Amino acid sequence: MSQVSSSVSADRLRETLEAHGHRFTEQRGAVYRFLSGTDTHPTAEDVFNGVRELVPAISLATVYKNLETLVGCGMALKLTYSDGSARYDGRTDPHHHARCTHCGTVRDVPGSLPRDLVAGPDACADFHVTGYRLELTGYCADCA
Amino acid sequence: MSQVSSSVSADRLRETLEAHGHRFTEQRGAVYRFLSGTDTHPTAEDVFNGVRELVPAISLATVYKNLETLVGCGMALKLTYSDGSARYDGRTDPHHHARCTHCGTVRDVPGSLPRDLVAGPDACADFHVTGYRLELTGYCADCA
DNA sequence: GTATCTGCAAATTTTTTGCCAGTAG
DNA sequence: CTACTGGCAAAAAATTTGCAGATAC
Repeated sequence: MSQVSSSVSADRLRETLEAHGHRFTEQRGAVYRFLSGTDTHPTAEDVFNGVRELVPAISLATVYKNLETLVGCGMALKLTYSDGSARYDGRTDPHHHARCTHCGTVRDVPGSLPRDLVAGPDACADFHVTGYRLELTGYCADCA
Repeated sequence: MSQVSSSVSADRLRETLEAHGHRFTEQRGAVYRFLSGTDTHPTAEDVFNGVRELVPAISLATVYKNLETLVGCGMALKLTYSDGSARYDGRTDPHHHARCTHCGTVRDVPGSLPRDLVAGPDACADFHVTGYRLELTGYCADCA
């Protein structure tokens, strides 16, 4: 079952890559697999360290290149937090992020905003909204 | 000088700085004045270039140090976008950001989310929400 | 066969730090 | 005075790039 679902993901990845003129490679598959298997919003370096367990010979530059490729295909999101380093998110279903201002952890929160609210006519007359990112700040259960 | 309105800000800045154990300096005042007088969400380098017109001898390192000081006092926000560089925002009233995925510019969008939506009971039972940040993505008028 | 990709190392970019002189309080 | 700051230059961290060989298709 984990093979079934991961081969499904791999197929979808391959299709999407090819639709964008890219090729499927072992390194790309591993980066994607690592990303979609975590909800910890890793930095590029985190991804590098995680993927090295799957593909020991991969290089950091390749990880950067592949993360950029995945983002370009819509298979991953690039987030950035105030600690100065970019973070990546392999989830593509609608969800928000809740960041604890005390301990700094970020967890996923399911849900999506009503469409009319995001694309509201009042504020954005000359801006064509295609997506959004909502980050809640506050205190997590441990720090409350 | 033209400081009736800006001296009000400067006084508030001084108070806040002192409440946090910092001192008021010409450079700090200039960084704050520049930040609160723009809505372009400048990078540290942008702030540096802008502030140099007020204080030609200021150094980039000082700008970085002072931006960090202001953020620590709650007088500015540090935002980060997908282009990899941190940006700063001197506005503290509720507003959202609309980022054009093509040209990268970020503009302010007035408005705030309904309270019950942000603090919605369904998703965040164990998370105490104190604030949020909403970033719309899409195409600006020029890039549509 | 050929265009794309990888890995390496070097280059860039962005941000931080150490140090000494200067200044606010 | 005394601690906090500013400016400089060097360091550290993060990310990108050039290139030659390897690989997908």
